[in-house]
Amino acid sequence: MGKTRVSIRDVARESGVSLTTVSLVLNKNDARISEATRERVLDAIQRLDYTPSRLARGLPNRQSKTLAILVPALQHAFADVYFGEIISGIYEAAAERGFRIMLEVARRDYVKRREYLTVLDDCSVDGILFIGASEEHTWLQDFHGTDRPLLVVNNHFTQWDLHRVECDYQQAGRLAADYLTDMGHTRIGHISGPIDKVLTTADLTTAFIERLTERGTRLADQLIVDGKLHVEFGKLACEELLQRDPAITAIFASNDKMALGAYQAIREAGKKPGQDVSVMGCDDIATARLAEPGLTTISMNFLNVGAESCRSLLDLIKTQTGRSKNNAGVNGATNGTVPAESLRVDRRLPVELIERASVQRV
Amino acid sequence: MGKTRVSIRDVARESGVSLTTVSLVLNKNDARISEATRERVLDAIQRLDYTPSRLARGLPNRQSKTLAILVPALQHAFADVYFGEIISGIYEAAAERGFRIMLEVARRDYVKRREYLTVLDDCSVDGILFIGASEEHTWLQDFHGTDRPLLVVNNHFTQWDLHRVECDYQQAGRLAADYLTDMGHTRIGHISGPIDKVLTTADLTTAFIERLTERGTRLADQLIVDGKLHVEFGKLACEELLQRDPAITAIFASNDKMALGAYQAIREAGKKPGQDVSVMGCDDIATARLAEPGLTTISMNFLNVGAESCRSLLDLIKTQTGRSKNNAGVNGATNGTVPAESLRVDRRLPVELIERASVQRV
DNA sequence: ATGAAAGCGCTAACAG
DNA sequence: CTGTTAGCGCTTTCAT
Repeated sequence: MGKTRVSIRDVARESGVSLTTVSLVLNKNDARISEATRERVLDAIQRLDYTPSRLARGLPNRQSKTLAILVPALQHAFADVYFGEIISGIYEAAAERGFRIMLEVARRDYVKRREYLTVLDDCSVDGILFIGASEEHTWLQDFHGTDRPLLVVNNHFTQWDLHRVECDYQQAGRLAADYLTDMGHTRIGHISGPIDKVLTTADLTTAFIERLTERGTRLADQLIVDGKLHVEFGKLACEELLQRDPAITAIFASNDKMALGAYQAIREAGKKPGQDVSVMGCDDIATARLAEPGLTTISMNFLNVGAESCRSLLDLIKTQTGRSKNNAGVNGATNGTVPAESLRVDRRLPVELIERASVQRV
Repeated sequence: MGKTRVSIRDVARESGVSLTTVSLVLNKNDARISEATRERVLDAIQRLDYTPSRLARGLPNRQSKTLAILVPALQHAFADVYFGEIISGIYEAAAERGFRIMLEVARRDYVKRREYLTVLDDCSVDGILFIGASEEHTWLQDFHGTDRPLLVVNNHFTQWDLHRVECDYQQAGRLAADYLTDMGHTRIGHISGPIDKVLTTADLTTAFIERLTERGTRLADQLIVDGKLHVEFGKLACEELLQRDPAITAIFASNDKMALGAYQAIREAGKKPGQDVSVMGCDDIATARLAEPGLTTISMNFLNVGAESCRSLLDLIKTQTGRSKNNAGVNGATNGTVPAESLRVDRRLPVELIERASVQRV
């Protein structure tokens, strides 16, 4: 038992150089290190099987090389395909840059204690990615106008502008309207999300209706029902729709889960989804392809959304730490506000129509 | 910009005591701190809005107060209900004890680089919880016989004995056999999991068959089909079963997903699940309750499995760090093996029959 | 009951 | 190109 773990000091001794040198090659700031020394150090590292401590490494510049993924305290949050896919994307992009991922759930007392600030302050993480945000999360105002590195993934707000990366839901709405119109549908029902709470969903619905109007189809208010983004409620919503207008030929659901719920409702009404009633979804989750008939939908590429969100946040963090370094000595006093150079991340990612078998030409 | 973040030093000054004292009250080692001082310190902390750095805190004793959840690189791993539920349970138990959770995916090169050791060595995490293990993960032998804190959640191995916590799959098998028998079924089909790869699933199947035999029902080999734990394959397996013996009155699937797949197959065969053919599942995932008819199943309480796994690992870590401290000065040389006191965690958690509407009395 | 001092393992000025 | 040195913020003996 050689106790005391091998440290940078041992490597220095083993390779006959100083701590600094080892540290330098470790950090790839090797602009100045001679190739020979570099190799010698690398060799020693190998021989000693040395692993630099993340803790010690982070301490001097106060960064943990870790990001937090924050999700609301929904039941089974982690069991959700949507979250799952985004998380996978985040994980990948983070790993690419040597960052680790930490999980945090915004439970009631997590929010009350403002733990989302603590994790930042205690150097547990260098930034936060918030998935599943909605208008209800008013505590997010703690990030409004600050330079705290939080980025909202696939959502945005009316009141505060926070860093964000999201799918282009407006384009998605247009794509759906165009496609349905092109396929000859004019009698259409729409299963929306909770448009007052989730703004992306509002974008989708609005754009869908507008484009439909432009193309000469008016969507009656009563033919828009909230399906709460869930299968079960999607089914309910579809039943409602079918009852209000038994003659609709197509239904556009704001996500695939609700579209699949619609399948069920249509079947139970004794009709065939994708034949008697066309169905179009949005998201392109894995089951959309496996469903019978294959669900025509709009791919949001959530994996990519996660990855791009992560990259943006990482960039943000990098520029911020860079900036604060320069400022440190410069500003003496009255600089309490956010620096002018602080830019907001605000990206919209392209979406894509995926044509399968659930929409018939009429 | 008050730059330099408030540190323990500031708190000490503000409250007129020494660093040591502040540290002591922080760590609740306050056996010796007078109530008066304690309050004064706590007050200062409040006033200064002080948050101790996790990095600095961990450095001296090399612990991060963080656990890793490791999952295999399945597609959509994080989008899986099973994982999701366990993760939620882990999160809760970890939070209870002030631990954070880190996510790690065992991709090909993660394994090749033995990153699972690195995260431990570089003090990123104090322990690892591995979910979704199977016999194929041969690299787990790196943990066999060591005192590295890794615990296998809801799985075990033939070759290595690692710390583990799992549901009592044998009891589950017996419960299912008893129930089906009690309901009068003797012509039974079984959709198993990949029994050669996932041992828990083997336990389940074996116990099911044995108990069935004890109760006088022999399950023909040809009436056992592997459904790979997936909906789609479960459906396929059920079709197979229905073809091999159209007269079976009940089917027991090793998980709910496959049971739900069986529902589909039964329907497509023009029969009614839960009526013409009884179906029983295992796991009690959320959709089991929502299905039509409600699926009779065995609750494994995965949330609890996650939580208990986490607690066991945490205990393990605690006793280990405690022990290593004592040993540090004691053993001089020849002690290369695991200390005799090192106990294996090996727990089996109870399961429960959930009776709903999918099994008819015959 | 409290304080002084010595690290933990690394980074980053600043020298040379 | 490389070494010296001074921390980063906290824990932990060992004194008092």
